[in-house]
Amino acid sequence: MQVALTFDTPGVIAVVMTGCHVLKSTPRVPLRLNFTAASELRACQQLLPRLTRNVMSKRNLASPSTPSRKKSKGSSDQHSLHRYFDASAKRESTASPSKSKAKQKAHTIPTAAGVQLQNDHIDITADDALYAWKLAEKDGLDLDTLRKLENANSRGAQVPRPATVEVIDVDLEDEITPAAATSTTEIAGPSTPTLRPATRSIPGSPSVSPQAAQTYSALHVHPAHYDLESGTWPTGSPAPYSFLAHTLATVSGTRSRITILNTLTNALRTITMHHPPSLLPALYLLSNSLSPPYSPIELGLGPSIVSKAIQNISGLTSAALKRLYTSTGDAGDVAFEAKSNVRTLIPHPPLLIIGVYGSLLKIAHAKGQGATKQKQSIVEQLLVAAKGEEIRFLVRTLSQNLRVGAVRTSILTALARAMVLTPPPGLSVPIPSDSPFCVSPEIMLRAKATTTNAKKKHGDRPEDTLNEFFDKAEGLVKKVYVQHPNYDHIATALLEAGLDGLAVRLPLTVGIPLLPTLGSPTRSLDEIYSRLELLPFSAEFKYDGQRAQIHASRDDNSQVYVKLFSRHLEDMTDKYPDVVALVTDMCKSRAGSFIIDAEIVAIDPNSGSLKSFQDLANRARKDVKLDDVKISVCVYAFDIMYLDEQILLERPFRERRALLRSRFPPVIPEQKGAARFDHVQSCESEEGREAIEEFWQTAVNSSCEGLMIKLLDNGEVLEDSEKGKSRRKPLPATYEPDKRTSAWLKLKKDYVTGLGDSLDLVPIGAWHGNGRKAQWWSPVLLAVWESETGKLVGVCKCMSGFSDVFYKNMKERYPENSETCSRQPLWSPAVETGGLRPEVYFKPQEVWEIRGADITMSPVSVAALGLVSQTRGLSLRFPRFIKIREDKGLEQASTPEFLANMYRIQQATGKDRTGADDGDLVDVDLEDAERMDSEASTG
DNA sequence: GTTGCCTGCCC
DNA sequence: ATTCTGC
DNA sequence: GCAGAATGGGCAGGCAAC
Repeated sequence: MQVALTFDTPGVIAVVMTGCHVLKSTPRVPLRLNFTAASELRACQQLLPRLTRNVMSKRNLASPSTPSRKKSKGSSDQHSLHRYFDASAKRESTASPSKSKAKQKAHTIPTAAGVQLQNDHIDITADDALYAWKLAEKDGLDLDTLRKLENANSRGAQVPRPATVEVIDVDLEDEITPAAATSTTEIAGPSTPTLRPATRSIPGSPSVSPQAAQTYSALHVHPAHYDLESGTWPTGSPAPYSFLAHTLATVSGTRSRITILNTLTNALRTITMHHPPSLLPALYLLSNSLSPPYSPIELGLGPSIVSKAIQNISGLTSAALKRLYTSTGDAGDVAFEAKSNVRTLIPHPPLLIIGVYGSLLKIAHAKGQGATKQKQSIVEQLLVAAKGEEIRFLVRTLSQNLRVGAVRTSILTALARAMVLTPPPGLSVPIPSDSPFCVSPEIMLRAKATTTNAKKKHGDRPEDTLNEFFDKAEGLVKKVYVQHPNYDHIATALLEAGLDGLAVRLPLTVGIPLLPTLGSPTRSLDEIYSRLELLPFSAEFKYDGQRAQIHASRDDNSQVYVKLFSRHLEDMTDKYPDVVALVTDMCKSRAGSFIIDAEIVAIDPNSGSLKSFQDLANRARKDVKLDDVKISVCVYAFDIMYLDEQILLERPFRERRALLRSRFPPVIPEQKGAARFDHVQSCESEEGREAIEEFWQTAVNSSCEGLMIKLLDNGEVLEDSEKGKSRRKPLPATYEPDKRTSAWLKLKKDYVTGLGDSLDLVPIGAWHGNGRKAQWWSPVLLAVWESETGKLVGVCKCMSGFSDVFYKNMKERYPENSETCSRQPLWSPAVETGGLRPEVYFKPQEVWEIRGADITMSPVSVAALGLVSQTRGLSLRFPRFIKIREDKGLEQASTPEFLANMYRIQQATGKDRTGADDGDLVDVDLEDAERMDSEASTG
């Protein structure tokens, strides 16, 4: 049990027994207390006054009376907890006094509540477990691996039982059945958990050092100097989560790539060495994911629940937490600070990497009524169990924002290096004698010697030898991952067969998406010609739709199997039954299998003309039946990566495209509204620059985003080296998964000066930034100027395009609580913000040039309300700051009419979507827009 | 049964 | 998606 | 030039609150 002492309201000391899991905000929910000995309770109660004094003298977090603020509506700062603390502050302040009295009373009679344990306990029944397995199976997870994990989990978790208090341990839940839950009321025998801090308290004694935790050896050292044996945990035991927290803390403490990679490498080596089954969950936790991207497992939990959980386990008021949040800009830091006020009487058994991962899975699998409560409950149990640094990273993980300076690439690099240095114990396939990844002891010794000496001799750099091994391994692991992005399969393969067995085991596979090639942004045709010089290229329409990777294969029974993946590899097969039907038909006329890259675009079912991205976004996503499809689409194919057992990634684009064109002719099904198949419209550089420029104009006028320029053949381009010399550098025209290569250049109309929608807007408010922008205003709320009334009306938020220097200056021009920046609007007659409610208001005094790609009909903005729609305002897609318009005053800022007109022009252009030049600019008047509105809502 | 908060995922 | 920053 | 972080508008879907 843990006891938190907090100052809930001035003059009142609330006592929260967090270890017993008091659900502070929901008094109706029974307290989860389960005292096994009355003396234990008495001991605790006797301690309370003393602990109260300790905390009071140490730190005063008493909050002033909570001002009741309006709950923000519709403003969704994705990674921000501000609004939720705000929202809770309101709820708290409006809560009836009797309620809070009842709350405190309840805390003092835990025995009564203890009886109700069963009501609030999350039952993990055998059926649930079975269901989870079925889900996992359906999701394509590797069941064996998961099962192994679960077993390892149970085995490890049994060791660190609390001595005298029954705690529902998140690590144990997997094995808790209703029967088990009731039987554990017996007092377990004393045990010596493997990771019990040295300062472990005798049960009931006044330990007030909850942060005492295992100390691990430094991880940031060069791997050659890292000692795998000391300062860890016993070999064979599951890796503790505190080790991962230590790793993350080390990584987040530096910006040096070298240090980050050293740290991750050493951490993964340690885990591999001491407990291989912990490797996979460690990889998932490091990468802040739960499953392969194409599996539908999601946490389904965000800042809202996390903030409530932090409140509950810390007992701090939302106002106090909000202050913490404003100063740190990180939910994890808030939780860390908040929990530093929680006094732990009896240490909780250590969290394990496997256990934490398991809890996350459990959160993800909570579905249906009561799911939110279940999720929150699991979160709170995790937070209660977390010690020291653990809570910081636990909360960041739960907020889906780990932010330690290492994501996928670093993790893969580190994994590769770890496998070079520390091949997994117990490989079922021995390392071949000629393994290219086997580092000899001599090389290790030399690497060690070289990295010790600061001075390196030129010409004789033996550490390069080790680096060569690293390079080879990194290349392999990254290549395998981008073609087969599944940590589960990778970890399993590595643990069984090492680096040597990886590539064979995990080939490019139909049914498993590969990471797509990406385009580099360019600002003009000039830039494109200077980057590609005279190399032949193809210019393709860049349609405003959704990227789709289409997988199809046919088995021996002529059963066709089709999968569609999004740009981020989500499985969206269910969203496009019409495309599945189309592809199935295409398959029937041919044998074999293929993977095609394409853009799905909404079209008019009659004319086939292109429709907007927003039209496409209106499609349903889940369990869509063929008959339910209301928005017709065309699949515009532009690449092929796999055809009839042939991997085409290494072939030049010209060749791939020829295959695509010859083997997959366009399809327009008889049935109206059925999905169509076509090739992207394109133009060759051989046709000359004038033709390309004309093609570009056509693309822009056809409501495409612009052009994709693709190198046709492998070539070489000039590269500026540092010394002013130029070298020839190869530029391959191969399919490069996950690369933003120069061989694919995107030219969007909104990149080109003068073509994008540029507005002159007034900054009228802002929010506190997060993370590295915690000390600045970000994002900023921007407004149009309503000239007749003098009102300012919010259009959109903006956070992109500001340099750090600009942020600093902005903060100086708008210091918090000043004449230019206040919690209250600083303008008369009024600022209207609609659903965009900033944390602070600026004094309107500047005009900024803001660029965007499109004007959108907005559900939250009230700018230009009534001009094109009675119910919706206008906003801006992809807004970014260009510069301050020093030459403009407020009166010269863009008006709602200007914005509305821009929207009308855009819509008119949209009616000419085939590229045919009928130039019939239709003025979208009010009635027109309203009709479209109602059609959209009823249709 | 309806509304609205919250999340995930498209761009 | 867009953009900026440190390595 | 890469890798990472901090965030934009806006949709559907799922759940909770009314």
